[in-house]
Amino acid sequence: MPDLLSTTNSEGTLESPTLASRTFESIKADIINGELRQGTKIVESDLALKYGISRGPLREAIHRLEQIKLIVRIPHAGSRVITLDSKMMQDIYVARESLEGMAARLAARLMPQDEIESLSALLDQHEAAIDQTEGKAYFQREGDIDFHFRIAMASQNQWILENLNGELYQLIRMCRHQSGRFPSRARTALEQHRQIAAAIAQRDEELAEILMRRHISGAWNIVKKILEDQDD
Amino acid sequence: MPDLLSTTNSEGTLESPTLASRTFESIKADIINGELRQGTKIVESDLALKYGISRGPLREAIHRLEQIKLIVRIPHAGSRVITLDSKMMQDIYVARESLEGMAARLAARLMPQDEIESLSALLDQHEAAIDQTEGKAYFQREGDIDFHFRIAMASQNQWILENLNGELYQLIRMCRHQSGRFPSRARTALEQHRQIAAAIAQRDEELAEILMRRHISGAWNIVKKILEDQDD
DNA sequence: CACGAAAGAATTGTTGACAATTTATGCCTG
DNA sequence: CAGGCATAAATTGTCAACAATTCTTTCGTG
Repeated sequence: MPDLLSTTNSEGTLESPTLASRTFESIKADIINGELRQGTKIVESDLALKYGISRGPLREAIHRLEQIKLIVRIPHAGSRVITLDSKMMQDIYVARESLEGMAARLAARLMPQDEIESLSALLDQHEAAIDQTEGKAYFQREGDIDFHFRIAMASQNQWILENLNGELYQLIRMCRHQSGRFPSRARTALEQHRQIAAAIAQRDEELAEILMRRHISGAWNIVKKILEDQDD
Repeated sequence: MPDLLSTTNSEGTLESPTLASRTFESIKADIINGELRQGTKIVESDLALKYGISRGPLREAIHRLEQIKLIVRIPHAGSRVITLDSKMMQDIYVARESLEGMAARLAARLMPQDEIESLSALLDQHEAAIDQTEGKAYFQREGDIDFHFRIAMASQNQWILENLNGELYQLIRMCRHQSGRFPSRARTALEQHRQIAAAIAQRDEELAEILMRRHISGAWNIVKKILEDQDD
């Protein structure tokens, strides 16, 4: 999953051109992988010290994190790491269902032939990976995101692409990462991915959208159950 | 169209609690109504002087404007007011079609009975307003947004609501405001609004979504034609 | 005359200090 | 002893100066 705004310095390491954006990435990672736990109070001076920078760029990073909804901020009162609840995740999955459904429709209309073939090849890779790692959930997840990212790209709709990548996928990653183990849905997911890819290859916009929506709606039903079980 | 984040001071005037957010609102308005024209270079020190504040809060305002895509910023190089082109507007209308279609579906499922009646009353008002003002486009537009806002509210989906209000509607407002006169589509729009409201009242999710998508897709076709004519 | 390099100007990024606001503490009063 | 008010501490918001980067202009050279 290529990052859309980043530069590469001479050593080949990824590096943003500004302190604020580097810090933004750091904190984002810390939140998603749970190092900064949900509901944690964000104290600017503390974090500035921790990351070894001044409060100025840190504030910018916080504002950007607020925009992608990883942080909630109340004027004069401070900010906290978001706490994911079932309602919020539902809202996110529903929005994603809508946008990715449209993305699949557009992909069926616009995706170049060679990219369609490349997409099919990607799914072959995934199948091989599933056979080998059998249960190693991490790669499955990244593979899943990879597939959805390609569809979003193929839609050629900048707004949809940015919102899926910038906001929705991040929150879903965070939810997955912090909700313990998921049942291995890899095989059924792969099957559905294949059907979607087939619909795109046949330029069947209607079917591509319907299948994508079902796929995501199905994923939500699984996640929902897990979240409900957790509350007990 | 109630503003979602604002406080009211003792004099009853609307006022944000922080300099940055007030400035954000000011600049946003200036961009949308064209006082700050498309492509204008934003120079922080100049604007800070103009608004009588320091560069700190101004920078925060700029960052927020960048997030809602009213400003484009390049690190170390500066920022400009966005320039709307046909492709971008298409992306926005397509995204809106997707999200508002879903919102209409959810509204058909979730909207309380009394709000449905209130929605119908709103449309009566609009009809009366159209008869009276006959061509005064401004009120039609605000009425239009009013209707769509209520649907978005009724969806009870926070993510969809925030993105429609915070970003998409703003850009559409800006496009409308700066693309000269539009042909009066008020009557056909009202008719379509009525059909959507009826579908919601009958709890027909499928129909509500389809009608909303057609409605927005139709609006885009009009706007598209106008934008194309402008380029000549 | 065109092209490129180097110095200067303009602009953004960053810092630390100060002001305003909120939250916490403790005292007083009923 | 409970509740509320005043004071103190902590935290966020704002400011102005400094550093780093980019854009512009000018000069030299082919």
